[in-house]
Amino acid sequence: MFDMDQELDLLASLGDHSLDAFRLDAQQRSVVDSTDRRLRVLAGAGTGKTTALTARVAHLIMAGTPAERILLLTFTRRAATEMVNRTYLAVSQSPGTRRTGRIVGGTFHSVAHRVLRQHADSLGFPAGFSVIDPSDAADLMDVIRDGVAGRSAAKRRFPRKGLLLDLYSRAVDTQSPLTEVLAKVAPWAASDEPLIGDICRDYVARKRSLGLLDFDDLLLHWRAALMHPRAGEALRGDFDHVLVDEYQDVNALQVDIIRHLVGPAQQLCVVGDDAQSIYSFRASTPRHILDFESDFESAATLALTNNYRSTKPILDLANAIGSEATEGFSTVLMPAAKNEASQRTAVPLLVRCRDEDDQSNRVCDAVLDLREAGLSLKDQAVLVRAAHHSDRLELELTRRGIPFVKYGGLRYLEAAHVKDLLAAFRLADNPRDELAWFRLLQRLPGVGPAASRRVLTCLGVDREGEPTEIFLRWTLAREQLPVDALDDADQLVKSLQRDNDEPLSAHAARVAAAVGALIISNFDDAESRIADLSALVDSTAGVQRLSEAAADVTLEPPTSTAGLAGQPSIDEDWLVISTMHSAKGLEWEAVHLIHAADGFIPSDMALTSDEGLEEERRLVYVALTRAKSDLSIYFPLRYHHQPFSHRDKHSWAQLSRFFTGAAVSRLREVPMELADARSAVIPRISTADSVASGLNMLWG
DNA sequence: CAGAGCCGCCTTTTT
DNA sequence: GGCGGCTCTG
Repeated sequence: MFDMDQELDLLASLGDHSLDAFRLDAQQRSVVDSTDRRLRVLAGAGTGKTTALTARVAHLIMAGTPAERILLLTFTRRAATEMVNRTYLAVSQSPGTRRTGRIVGGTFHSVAHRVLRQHADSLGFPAGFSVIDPSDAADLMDVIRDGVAGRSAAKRRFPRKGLLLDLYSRAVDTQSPLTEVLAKVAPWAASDEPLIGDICRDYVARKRSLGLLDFDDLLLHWRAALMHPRAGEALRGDFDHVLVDEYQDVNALQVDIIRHLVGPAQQLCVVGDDAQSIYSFRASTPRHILDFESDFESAATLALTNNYRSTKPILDLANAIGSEATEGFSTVLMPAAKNEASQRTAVPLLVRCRDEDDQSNRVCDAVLDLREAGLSLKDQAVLVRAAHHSDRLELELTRRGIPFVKYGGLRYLEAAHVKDLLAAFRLADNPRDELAWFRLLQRLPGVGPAASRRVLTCLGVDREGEPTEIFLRWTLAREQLPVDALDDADQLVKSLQRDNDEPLSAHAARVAAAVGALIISNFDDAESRIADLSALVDSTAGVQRLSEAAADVTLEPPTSTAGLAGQPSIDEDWLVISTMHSAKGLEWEAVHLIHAADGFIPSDMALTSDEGLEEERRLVYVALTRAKSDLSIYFPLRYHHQPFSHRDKHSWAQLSRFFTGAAVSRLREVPMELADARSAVIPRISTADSVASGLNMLWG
């Protein structure tokens, strides 16, 4: 979620931004003006979808709709913030518009979370419920798997926790029976369906008795509230307008929520592009945007077709790759007449590289060359299929002192110390949270899974009665711990209980101090980790409960991590490295797409099905259409099997299958540089032995 | 001999 | 960071 008032003050001083400032074309204007009660906008890449949606919201407010009666559902917090800011910019510049409340905006999950917190009492929730992330959910699955399938699972191939969670989640998100999901995702396990069904049932029951909600639960409970005759009426009554961005990435459950969110009194407007549907692993499918008119009665459709972003050669390449898709890609991207960028006609490059190191060098060279030519680092991005694909490049960027910021990858929430503090925040509000206990107890010296389990049994986390009684049982439970662990353990448990009249921020700091003590004894690099903890403590400003702060971070972790070349400060310039997924909705003057080798793009993990391959194609399409004027595709010819060692085992790569003859003919090939002054080709060798033997002479 | 802890292996995308 | 397999320890 975000705070609009702050932004408003910040932005109010900037230039003329009435609706005219959006400079809408005729198609965009009709999106703004449409009074259709169910409206679908099909908007190709770079056609000003965000502009049109933002202008529509601004228009609604200027026409008298109170801002707080508008719900804007987006795919990321970043997108929501950007649109809300732009809306307010326009509205605040419009004379005579009464300042009203705040637009309600965010992701499906964060809005659901907000609704559930607000109405926890009425909906029968414990007020301090825990929101668990998929890795916690998988751990819970693992416990249940042991309980239900136990010995029989050990003897044969039985789905592991990750797959079990995937099966469960997919059934929920697609609203289809387990049998179907199983047949599609893991046919080899079909005969175990009864057992897997039991595990799913147990999983649901266990979450309930422990006061845990997973990501799917947030949506399920929001929908259940909406489907209730009276509660639903009340919740719908909060809004006059519902707008949904990136509609190609919704799943069946989300469509269902929207269906129950809009009654006769609400207007609905969805925007998206089926050619950019790239989240099928989260159970989305382009079918929902394609079927909008049959899902919603008397729906109308508008299209945005003028591309304002990219030059013609870039669009030609994207169109060439899209045209070979087995379905979809019905619209061909055309540069808009008034597109200034289209005056430039630099042809996209295909840069053949010897190997990964050569690729890193060439990207750095190109980035710096473009910078000399007038593009700042911020005008450029390096896109990768998987977050770790930029590892080698990051080293070279650091070596050359080029600052960068990385988008995508889940590293922040995977960091042990972050998880530890979030677990403690959850526990402070919800002592039933067995997963949080289990995690924190094992940070204690000499304590592993077995001792933790004994403590949990004594605590009786799922016993009937008041949750706070669990803390009363601590004096008994602590007996299960080794003596060395008792001090830290007592300290932790004491910190979890909030003192009378203690301000929330003080409590948060106390919890962080107790967790910090555990971090210091568990990690060498405790210093930087402790710094993260105080940042998390700061994030409790403005919430009512620690579990709420933990949930906010879990649902909306920081989108970027600063690079090794130093924390770029706000006025500095930096290069963006992003996964192709996280690049959706963004644009840069120059885009460098690296690792365009088959197996990387498309990812060989995606090749188990035809749909998987087609989604990879859409992903490439998304990546290419991010570029405004300069686009380079890098293809390393040779991959070393152990890139961080000196060994020379390698294999030869093939150019990504998406770059077929037709596509390559749209590219200017940059030949491999066999040798030059900067990077002469020498065989990969180990100099360690000769150095060592040379030095040995010195020791006599 | 149960259980903690360590070493070496691998790692798609994210609400 | 997680996992399987191994070793060390009480």
